[in-house]
Amino acid sequence: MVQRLSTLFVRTLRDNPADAEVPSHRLLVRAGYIRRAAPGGYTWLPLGYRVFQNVARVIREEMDAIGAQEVNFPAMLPKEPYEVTGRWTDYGDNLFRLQDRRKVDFLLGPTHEEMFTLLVKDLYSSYKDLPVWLYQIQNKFRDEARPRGGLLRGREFSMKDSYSFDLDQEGLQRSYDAHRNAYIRIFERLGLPFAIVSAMSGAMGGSASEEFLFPCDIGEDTFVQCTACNYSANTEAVRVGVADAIDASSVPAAKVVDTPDTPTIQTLVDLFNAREDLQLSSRQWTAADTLKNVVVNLRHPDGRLEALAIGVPGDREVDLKRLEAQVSPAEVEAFDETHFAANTALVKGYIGPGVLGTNNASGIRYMLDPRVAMGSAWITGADSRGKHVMNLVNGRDFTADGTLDVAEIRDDDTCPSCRSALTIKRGIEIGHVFQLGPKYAEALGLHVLDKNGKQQTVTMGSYGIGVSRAVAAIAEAMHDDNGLRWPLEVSPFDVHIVIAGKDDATITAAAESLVSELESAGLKVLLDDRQGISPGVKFKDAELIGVPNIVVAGRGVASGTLEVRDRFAGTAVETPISQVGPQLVAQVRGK
RNA sequence: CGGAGUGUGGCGCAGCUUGGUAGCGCAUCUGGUUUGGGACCAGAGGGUCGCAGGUUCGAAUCCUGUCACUCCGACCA
Repeated sequence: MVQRLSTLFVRTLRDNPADAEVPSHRLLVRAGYIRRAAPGGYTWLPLGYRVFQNVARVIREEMDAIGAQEVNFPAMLPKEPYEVTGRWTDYGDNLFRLQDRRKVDFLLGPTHEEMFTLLVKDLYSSYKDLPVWLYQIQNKFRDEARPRGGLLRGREFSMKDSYSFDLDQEGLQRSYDAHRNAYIRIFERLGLPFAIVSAMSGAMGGSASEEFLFPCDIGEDTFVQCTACNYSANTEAVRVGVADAIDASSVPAAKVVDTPDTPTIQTLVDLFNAREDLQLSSRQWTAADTLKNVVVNLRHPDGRLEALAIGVPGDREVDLKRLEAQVSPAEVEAFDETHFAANTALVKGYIGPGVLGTNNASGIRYMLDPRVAMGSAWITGADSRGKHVMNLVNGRDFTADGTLDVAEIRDDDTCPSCRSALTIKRGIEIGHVFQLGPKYAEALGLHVLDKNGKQQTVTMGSYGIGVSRAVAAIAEAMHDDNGLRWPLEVSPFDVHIVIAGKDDATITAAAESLVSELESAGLKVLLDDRQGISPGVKFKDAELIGVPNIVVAGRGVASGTLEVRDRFAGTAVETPISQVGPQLVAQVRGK
């Protein structure tokens, strides 16, 4: 097919829109792919919608290839199934809710586990029917506190969500692997670099879960990769190994030290380094020699409030995201002045293991960072104003209630798998695969009869790809200073032909002739046939729009050539007119 | 939800301090010249200045409230 730029519904912008910060957002608006229609909601213009459809097509082809079947649910859903699973309340403010004229509650689907579960329950009741894999490509609604980055985080966005239904864990593992492999093929075809990282299952419930992240500085997810082995995980999911026990037989007895005016770890360390009787002979004291005890409140789902103390090396902070992921479904709240006042064993600023622990004065559960080895000696609070204690040995002088791995992860931390160094990166989540297990099937009563005629609860997986987000991610990954650049697989057109130079019948004829040739070969062609537009404008627009193959029909026509440009390679080659068509057809078909 | 900033034709901005009825660039339309890297000349259309209230003879401008957007943080399969 051919689309003429003179009639294409588009207007490219010379200036960046003021409200767009990230490159993909700026370029998609400037090049006329999308327009903002509502906070967190975007309209697809013809160019953008073609890319969107191409991404969706790739996803469909790969989902169909593994035997998944496409269905489509309404976006407006009844409240009841979500009440049964608890997500009507668990989703909180992020759920768009509405009522009909009779004041009956509905919601706009944020994800469809409940509906798919009920659909399978509706139709199937035998183990012979399993496994079954269903998917849809549909708009999802989430009332995000802060939509951002255009298509990257919207409140209405397109997602491919699929769900697997199996009789047992082995089946679920096969379904999970099939989806995981399909996702690898999908992102490879889309040309998106990705990392597969271990993840927390979070509000979705279930056990195993991995995220597909497109590594990118503007990404909102932080993950670690091992520099040596293939370990890779979301920072929330990183598990540090418990440190090996240390021989503490040479550590002197614990000693309480007067440490006035040491409100911070740094001032405490400075004091130890300044006092001759406390100095170390071989090195300086550092924050890593101190044990910092952080107290927080946990709000349990039943409303109960529980104080929790966490001991971490003084050179590390407690990472709230990691903490919340570990204590979920409980939520973390501040332990403020009133709570300190209520527990007289706690001396703010000087809290130490002496009072922490369920069997000690404060009665507060005390968890240690796994880096705090058995037998290691620490400087820490002495539970008395202006006093710290040194040479306090874990296991000899104090005992914690257990370990809790919630300290911040840093560059060069040790890989839990091979003990090499980790690096920290940021990424955009473009896919997520979950083993949900029986959670939803149990809640909604999805059972099938097994070989023995006994009822079995079905076990489920759920698998998502953000379709609109993938469009933005590709733009983010591929663009250059001049504009967008689309891989052929998703490009709105295969070839962008520019008629340049003076209006000239032979130039126009050469361009039109190439259009016919490419069109009859089945290629999708964009022809810049606009009159009275200077060549510079057309070149800029072509680069902005980002079709990978650009052909310029201009001054070379007189000598029998067209200029063939490669948007990715940045090359421009004068090519004999008769060769241009066959060359492009071969290139596009060989994609 | 906390902090900061911004709302003026389709897009980017000026005007606001010191109140007098809206301007520039891009885009659009007409005519002409131009045509290989965001052309030029002449002319034209398009905005009751986010919204509501107030002060004033008079408000884009001052006051109050409110809404929206952007950024940072919190939150978020």
